[in-house]
Amino acid sequence: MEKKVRVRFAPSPTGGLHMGGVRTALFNYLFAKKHNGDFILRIEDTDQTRFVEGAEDYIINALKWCGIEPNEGVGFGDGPHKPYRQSERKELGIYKKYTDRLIESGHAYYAFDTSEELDEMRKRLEAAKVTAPQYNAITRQNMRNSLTLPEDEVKKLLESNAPYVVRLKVPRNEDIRFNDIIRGWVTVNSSQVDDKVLLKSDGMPTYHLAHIVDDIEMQISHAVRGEEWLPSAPAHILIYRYLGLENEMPKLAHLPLILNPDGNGKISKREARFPVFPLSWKDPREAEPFVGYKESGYYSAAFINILALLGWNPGDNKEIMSLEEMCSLFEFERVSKSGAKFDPEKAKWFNQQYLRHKTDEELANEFKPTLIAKGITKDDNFILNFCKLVKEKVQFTHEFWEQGKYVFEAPITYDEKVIAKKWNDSSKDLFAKLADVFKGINDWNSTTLHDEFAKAQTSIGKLDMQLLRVLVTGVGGGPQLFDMLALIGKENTISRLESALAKL
RNA sequence: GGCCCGUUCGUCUAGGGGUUAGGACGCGUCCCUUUCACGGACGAAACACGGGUUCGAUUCCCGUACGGGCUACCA
Repeated sequence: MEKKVRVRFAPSPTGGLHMGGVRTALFNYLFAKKHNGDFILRIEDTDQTRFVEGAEDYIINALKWCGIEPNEGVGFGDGPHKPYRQSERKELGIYKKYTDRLIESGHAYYAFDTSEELDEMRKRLEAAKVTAPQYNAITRQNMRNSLTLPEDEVKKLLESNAPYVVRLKVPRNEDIRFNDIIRGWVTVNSSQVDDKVLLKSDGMPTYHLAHIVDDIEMQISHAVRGEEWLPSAPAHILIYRYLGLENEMPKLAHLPLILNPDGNGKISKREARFPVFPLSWKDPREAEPFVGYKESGYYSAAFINILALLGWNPGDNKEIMSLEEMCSLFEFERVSKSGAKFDPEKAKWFNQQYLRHKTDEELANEFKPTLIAKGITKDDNFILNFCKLVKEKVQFTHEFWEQGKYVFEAPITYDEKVIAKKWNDSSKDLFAKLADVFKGINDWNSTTLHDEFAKAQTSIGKLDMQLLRVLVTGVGGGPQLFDMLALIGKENTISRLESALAKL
């Protein structure tokens, strides 16, 4: 019988969770939901030197905003495998137990080398033109460890509390094969794997050991993580094997990376000209915060949708999908192997799609706070009509203002290009006459305006519509003109027209 | 440098031994429109290269090139 699907997202609290991390969490979530499994949040805080205040809360809040909430783990309620913070698990002696097992079976050993000694070794190897300097089956013979030191000296060192690490004893030359769900069979020779540190001198486990112990104890069925972990996977296989747990180890799935749009490499928060964090992130060590997707006006559903299609697709041409749809459609077989360059333009388009699916009421409610903040009071119906008119021009709610502020405020400047092109000697006279026509309109609505304008064309002469638009709104583009004028109102329209004519 | 992974329009991707190589973003043209959009139609645009295997390869295999990842007592 197949194991129950249990997956985990296991970030380290070393900073804000960026979009690559969110996507990893998302794929875990989708896979879990697809198979009625569990999705767990585990905090991998084994590096005390890199701990960043606020990072853990950020991770939790980001997952909440995205709507991909773990059903077990830090910030989401304890489950049967608590605690879910590795620093706390360490206090319970969980990891020590496993390293002891490894040492007893001869698959791990104590190493007493100082960082200076390690540096020296690397320099020595580099000088000798060794292509990959590493602590391994060969070099360990010249280092200070329980394999080279006499037994009683090791004992003495241990008893005297001399600092030590525990390293994995990786065989010199042995092919390690594993089947990745996304990539298929991968083979690496153990000569390429170094004797990984399992237990650090501060007593903390490294990622390599800790995630294995926890995945086993938490009964994780699939380890889904970024491609950057692929090179260390062979070492992980070895650890499972030496623990006698190879048959119980989770299946591995290494996700392709999200790459920079231009240039190359992983997305870097500093160089990106688009948001890289779901929520704004203020690193306590830095002066400036990074603006998030949320604060940039993205809907979380759109954000998640964008991320899902970076490296995965449902196989038909469907692009706009709810989280629920994605859950039912998701499978690793349809995850691509190659990295995906992020396209900020398409991301905006996604948000626009979601915006268009909103009702006018919803949009009006989203836009209202902007008006309130500007001290503008308009009744709900007016705002609703405004949104109805302007929505086809915007990709984000905050663009309503930029795109349509002239509905609320009279223009100060007039589009110079349009004026230069279309304003001529007779314009002033023509539009003054049009203003008179407008004054005579009692039923001020779009249809009437359209009809009266058409009539005016024959009685007054050729009137340029775009010019009229510029005179009233200041800009050359915008929603349907007569709808706009109807919204702006008779008095405002006429007074704006007249003040424009006075200025030009 | 070494090791690992990858490579279909500019980008995200579908496809897969015989296809006019499909869709989406972006771009362009046209239609609608007395303005501006939306919308619609159309268009330009890709199988990295070289060898095999095969009747036939973009698809399978091998090289090369290119890209990415890793190369810590970081995850």
